[in-house]
Amino acid sequence: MGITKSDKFTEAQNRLANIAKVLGHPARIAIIQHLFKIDSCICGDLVNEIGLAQPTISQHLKVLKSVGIIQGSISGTSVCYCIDQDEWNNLSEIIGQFLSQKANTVDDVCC
Amino acid sequence: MGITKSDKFTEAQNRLANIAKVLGHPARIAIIQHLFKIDSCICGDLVNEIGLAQPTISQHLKVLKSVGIIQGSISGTSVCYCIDQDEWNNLSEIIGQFLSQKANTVDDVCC
DNA sequence: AGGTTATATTCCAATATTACGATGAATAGA
DNA sequence: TCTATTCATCGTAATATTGGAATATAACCT
Repeated sequence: MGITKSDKFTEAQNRLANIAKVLGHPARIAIIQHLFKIDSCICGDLVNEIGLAQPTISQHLKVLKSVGIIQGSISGTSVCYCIDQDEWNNLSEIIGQFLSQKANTVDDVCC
Repeated sequence: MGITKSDKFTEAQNRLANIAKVLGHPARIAIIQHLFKIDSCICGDLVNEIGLAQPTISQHLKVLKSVGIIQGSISGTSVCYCIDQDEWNNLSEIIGQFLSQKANTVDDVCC
């Protein structure tokens, strides 16, 4: 595996795929849901909440940060994570537009 | 890597992540977009349309079929693929609901 | 400074994914 | 039947992802 031939696709296609890829892990879904649930931001409670080791959570947080979904702010020894609502709306728009596609099927030709 | 600890997450979380994962490759995004664009179904024109080898496309189609996004029907020596609009609406609903989450932030506590 | 706590990084094993050549199965047409 | 066409599957190389142990880093407190 491995090499995705990104150069064969458009910027938009790569971007969309990348966002989807980041969402493509249950731990990251769980982290996002938890951050939404707790209005206050969270730190390493996530490690307790989700049943994975601290380095693993840290890595998932990094991935989420890489597409801008979450933000972290340091407060003392702990880091407070939360959803970046603006960025979330942004991504939501991109994905939503993709999802709202409809077949302009006059008649189904075969399926 | 490798083992995703699916048992640590809910059914819904795993399902959502799985859908996202399937969408997490530009080739599959491109395939979906092309199938939407051409109202009539498509066969191995996809191989020409997208610049990847036939086995590779075939593999991506299989992944897309695995979550029910597309259907294929045989006509002669060629196979006709198209979006399963019902299933698409279904997935769209699931993802859309996830995306529409809002922070119930009264005040931002830290970020 | 020394100790504690919280988080990030590094490293590695296990596994998954991507891409494609080679091969196989099915069908249409000569 | 023979051949060409179309697609799926197998096998394999290259690469990516996950998970966690070990370790580093940073901030706080005494």
